[in-house]
Amino acid sequence: MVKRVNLRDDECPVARALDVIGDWWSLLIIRDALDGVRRFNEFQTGLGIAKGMLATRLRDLTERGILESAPASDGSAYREYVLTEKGRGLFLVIVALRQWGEDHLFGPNQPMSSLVETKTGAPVARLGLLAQNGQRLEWTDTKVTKAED
Amino acid sequence: MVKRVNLRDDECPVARALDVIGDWWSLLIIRDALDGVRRFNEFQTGLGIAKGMLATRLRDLTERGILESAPASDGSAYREYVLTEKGRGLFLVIVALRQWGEDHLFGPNQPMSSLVETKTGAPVARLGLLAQNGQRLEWTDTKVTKAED
DNA sequence: ACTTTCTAGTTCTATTTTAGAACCATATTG
DNA sequence: CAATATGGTTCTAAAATAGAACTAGAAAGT
Repeated sequence: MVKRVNLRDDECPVARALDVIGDWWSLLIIRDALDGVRRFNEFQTGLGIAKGMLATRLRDLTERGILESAPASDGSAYREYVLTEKGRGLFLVIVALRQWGEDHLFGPNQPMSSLVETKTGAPVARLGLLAQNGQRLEWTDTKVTKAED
Repeated sequence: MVKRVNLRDDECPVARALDVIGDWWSLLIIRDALDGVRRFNEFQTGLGIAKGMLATRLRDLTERGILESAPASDGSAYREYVLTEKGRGLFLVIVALRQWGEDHLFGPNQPMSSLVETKTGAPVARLGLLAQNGQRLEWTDTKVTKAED
């Protein structure tokens, strides 16, 4: 007993998602991977994470199909960690976290990094939830329905 | 030392966000709060979380301005936990996690709960990132720029 | 060729967090 | 006013985390 709780078989997709990437470091690793980080050392020094932690995180994320190991792009004998399609799918999760952080976690004169369109350098638009007909939805306009398979 | 790493002053909004809600339970509590859960017991039995964990999580989330304590809506002497504006701002983070989970974490015949428009019962649209001009952006079209104060 | 340094880890220990059970005070119900 | 529900706190064992020390193979310098 006292095993860490397991949400892998929960019927809620949010719970399953958190089971996979719901810890301190995983999303930061994925954030950096989306920014082009690929090598062990690059992750380690960039994040300031302990090497042991990083090693187990990279292994777990690889096992879960978020990252995959590839030969180094510079021709050396080392390997690299690159996002899979599944891993790249987390882009919008990172963007949502980023926009929330920008809105609520910075003081007036605190510098923050920001997400821009590569081509123009212009900041991206805010995320918004739409109905199928294109109308904007607030959280009060939605509800979760139980599975009824 | 060996204190849990602190990202509160990182210049990246993603890091700061994870500092606040980047653990197993917080986002699940917020998910349930968005679904209308308000009482200690309701959270506890719904999540299957240990009472001690829940108590510290509710306290931390309250201290960080995500939840606030309010008199019970049924007139009893108990208190309730309700989301603040800041807490409700996490709605899109939950939606992004949900859509990713739906896409990548379910087998063909596994039932899942889903997010629908309350009025019509129709499923919501997929989130997408847009440029200021309304054009759709993929992750390859964006980059993060360092703060330059 | 051989020594040095870099890379990518593994192992070890101390501290912290988590899970769960047991306990407890106050509020509500019968 | 006794029983039960609510909302916790406290305790212990197990697991996760942080950081330092160590290691093996690759690359670079001389």
